[in-house]
Amino acid sequence: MSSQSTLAPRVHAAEQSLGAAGYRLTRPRRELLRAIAAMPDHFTPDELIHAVGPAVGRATVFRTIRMLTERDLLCRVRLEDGTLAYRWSGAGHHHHLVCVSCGRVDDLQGCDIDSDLARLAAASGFAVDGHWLEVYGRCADCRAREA
Amino acid sequence: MSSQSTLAPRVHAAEQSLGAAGYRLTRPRRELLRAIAAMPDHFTPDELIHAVGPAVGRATVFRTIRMLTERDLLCRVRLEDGTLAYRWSGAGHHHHLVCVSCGRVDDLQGCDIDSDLARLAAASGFAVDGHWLEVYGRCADCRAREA
DNA sequence: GGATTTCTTGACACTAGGTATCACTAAGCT
DNA sequence: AGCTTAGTGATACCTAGTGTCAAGAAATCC
Repeated sequence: MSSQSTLAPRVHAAEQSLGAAGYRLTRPRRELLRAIAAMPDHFTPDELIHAVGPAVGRATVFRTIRMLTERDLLCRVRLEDGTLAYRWSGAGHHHHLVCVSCGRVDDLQGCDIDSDLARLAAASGFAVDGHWLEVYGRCADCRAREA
Repeated sequence: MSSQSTLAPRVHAAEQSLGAAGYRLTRPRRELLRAIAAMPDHFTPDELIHAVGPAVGRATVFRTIRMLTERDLLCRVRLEDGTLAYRWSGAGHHHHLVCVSCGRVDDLQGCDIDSDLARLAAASGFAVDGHWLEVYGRCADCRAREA
């Protein structure tokens, strides 16, 4: 009777993925996946806690976020003020464009700075393992609105 | 009688800078600058609190770190585990190379990704304001030691 | 279908990192 | 030396997140 998979193909896919990996599909996990799917784009743990309400304990929300992040179903976004938010993760390594005006987040497509970084780091004798990059700016809508 | 400016030209410069900007040179601020200068390279607020001991209150340590960061005398380093550390800041915008093995931090010289970012972001309609980049890897010493 | 096993949960206490309040202190000016 | 105001420290508080553990519920086995 509920909205099944009408609004949430990602929820279904995530449940499949977790089930296949040996995780139990518990009521709190299902509710959290639904709540995440209903979030605007990215969310903080606190927002998710309020979204699911008292039906799911606080610790479980954090545990589930961590688990989903480790399984690459979610990715972290570091907002400009330093707080951590989460959003559905498409693929592997990628970066984010964060609009400082409306908060919207887009994936940054086509970034390939690894080779540049490796070259620059070599000047200091470093071998690069990884990097963390977030880009802040203003999205097309906000620029149009403010112009 | 104390070690005056023998070990700490940066301390002296920082005191000048603060004084010129209208900040009072209080005992806690002097002690904190000395303690920071005696830190290995980068430090967490907690390490600094312990370094100065009970002579300076916890709130004052955080306030002073924030003030020095706003004045660009310190810069933030986001370590791989997400914790924030601080170190003397040389110039304006720059990035860090963090050794994941020994924790050492170097400034990344010559990074100029702004134009690349601006071009990539434009594909999503974003105008880039700024970015945050930290690079993780292993320094020459650690690689030599582990080889 | 029912018992079993093991994963998961929720409540709670706790930690780390940082901020707000506010009476009191002391820097710097004159 | 006295005044004014910035700065301090104690304390309480806050956010974000983790560790513990008894109780509950998936999935499996029979």
